[in-house]
Amino acid sequence: MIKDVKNMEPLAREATTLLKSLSHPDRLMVCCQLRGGEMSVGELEVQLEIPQPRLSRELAKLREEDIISARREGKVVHYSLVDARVHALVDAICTVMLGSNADPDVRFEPEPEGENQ
Amino acid sequence: MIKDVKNMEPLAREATTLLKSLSHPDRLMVCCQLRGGEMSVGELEVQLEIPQPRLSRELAKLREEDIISARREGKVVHYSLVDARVHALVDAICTVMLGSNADPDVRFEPEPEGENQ
DNA sequence: CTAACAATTTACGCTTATGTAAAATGTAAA
DNA sequence: TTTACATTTTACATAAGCGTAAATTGTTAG
Repeated sequence: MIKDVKNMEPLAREATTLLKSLSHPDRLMVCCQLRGGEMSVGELEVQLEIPQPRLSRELAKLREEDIISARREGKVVHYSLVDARVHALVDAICTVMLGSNADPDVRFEPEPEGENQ
Repeated sequence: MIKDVKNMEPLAREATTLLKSLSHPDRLMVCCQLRGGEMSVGELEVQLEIPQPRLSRELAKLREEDIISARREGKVVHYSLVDARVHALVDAICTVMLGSNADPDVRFEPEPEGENQ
């Protein structure tokens, strides 16, 4: 336990580094989706309607900050949240900010192509 | 409840606007402190060791985003968190990111000058 | 190898964020 | 009014973030 606030600064610095990574609509929505489990870039692209190059760049940022991790399977790359701490933070943000709108259990209207789950 | 993720975007945009405001060590620490109740600029300056002009500018940003509100009393300006939603979000962030280090009940070592509470 | 698809990277321009330092404003007391 | 104190604003330079579009890499199938 820190009694002296001065020691909070490095923690705050670390915390805000992570927060910044989540402070972009694309990135927040991606993380929000990934709470429900692994998803491919293509799935994210379709569901979130984010142009692929932009999505890919945001995914790269999330990767660099160790928020998500990638798993390649053939041509498809699957992403998932990296750890419980990130999961908890994203959960908290989604709960407070998006309400039940962003429930991780909600599986969205399957596209006719059927690349869901 | 939103079934279609597309409708999540405006909410995410709103959420990340707020998140961005908290994504700075100075600002996060300020909000963290304010969970315990109103504080003056001077108190924040002493406890957080942030140079006053910078602190004041960050306070201004938090004000503009309606995260904190100011109350003037003589020469002193007191700040406090604006609403429950913000309080909940800051709480969540502090809990997940800073652990019990940032407990709002922790009152810090009083300075000899005694400007505490 | 070539074609097609999935995903990433680069490049450009523009806007915003941030640290530092100096100047200005508001308030109270002498 | 003058002085002192609390706080805010301005100015400047540098760095980072972001949208867009084009080019590139990696993978599988023919």
